Amino acid sequence: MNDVLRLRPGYALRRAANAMMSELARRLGTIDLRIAEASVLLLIDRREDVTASEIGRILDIQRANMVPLLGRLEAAGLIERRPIDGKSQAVLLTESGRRRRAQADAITTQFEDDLMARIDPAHRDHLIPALGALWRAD
Amino acid sequence: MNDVLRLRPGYALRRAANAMMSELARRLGTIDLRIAEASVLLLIDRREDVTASEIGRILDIQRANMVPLLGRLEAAGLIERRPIDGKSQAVLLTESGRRRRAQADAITTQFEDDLMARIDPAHRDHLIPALGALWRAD
DNA sequence: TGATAATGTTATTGTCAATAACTATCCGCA
DNA sequence: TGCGGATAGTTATTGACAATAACATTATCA
Repeated sequence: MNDVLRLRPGYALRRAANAMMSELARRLGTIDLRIAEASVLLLIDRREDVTASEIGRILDIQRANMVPLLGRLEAAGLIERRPIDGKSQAVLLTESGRRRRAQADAITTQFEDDLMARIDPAHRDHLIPALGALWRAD
Repeated sequence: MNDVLRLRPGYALRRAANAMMSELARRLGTIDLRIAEASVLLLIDRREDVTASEIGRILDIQRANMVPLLGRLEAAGLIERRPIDGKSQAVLLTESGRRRRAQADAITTQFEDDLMARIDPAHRDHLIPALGALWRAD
């Protein structure tokens, strides 16, 4: 590979994220979940009365993009919506959603163990702090 | 932010890459380049007779997706194509392409300096090796 | 020479993300 | 209490990057 790009942190970050996403998408595909869907399921476990907007704020997903996402989860019978007031609605897991969430949890946990195992122990513990600084700095 | 996701390396990687890409896209937008376009320009500098397929292999861009990408660069007058034989074509920078490449180089270099500056020095030097292990392990 | 591989292309699809515009509802405060 | 501004949910559209399948043409090499 060309040195012009190999050593650039931005490029390395992009490539690593792409490789990670495509492998994670493959694994989550076995339980019929997209990555964004799985992150919603993982988030709303044991939280009662989380609204769609709130999920979006936490995961940085635009309100507008939550609509089809939650629509798919609801169509798959994984979540239910219950009106809180005239304006907001709670999103909660169905029984089937809880089972699926457990599967997604197992898959992602295993996946991330596999990820970390590929990194030299000398570098391993620095990854999350370094990424955190990039992510939360704006 | 919720601990369920904050500490997951896959999620942190995805979020960091998203934040990075959106800021980089903004900066490259000032010289009318997309990220993928800039990486092509950065790659083909001073390489004569690189074919489209070869660029795609190095950058992991499908042959099919190189077509519109190079088409845009050519329409913008940044590259030229010259037939090597009946089947392959060399991609080379025009004079205007060389100037644009220099701008892109300056922007990305500055950008990545800014990125690295945000990371605690204790973690900084571990980022590229760690990302490299994730990217090149498949 | 003749099968096989490689190149460039068209067309289509998928995933995630961003923006604008709209309706309806809630909430704080004068 | 009523009003204005903020908030929730929605529709529709767009953009960037990536993946797949199919095809015609040309090169390669056994």
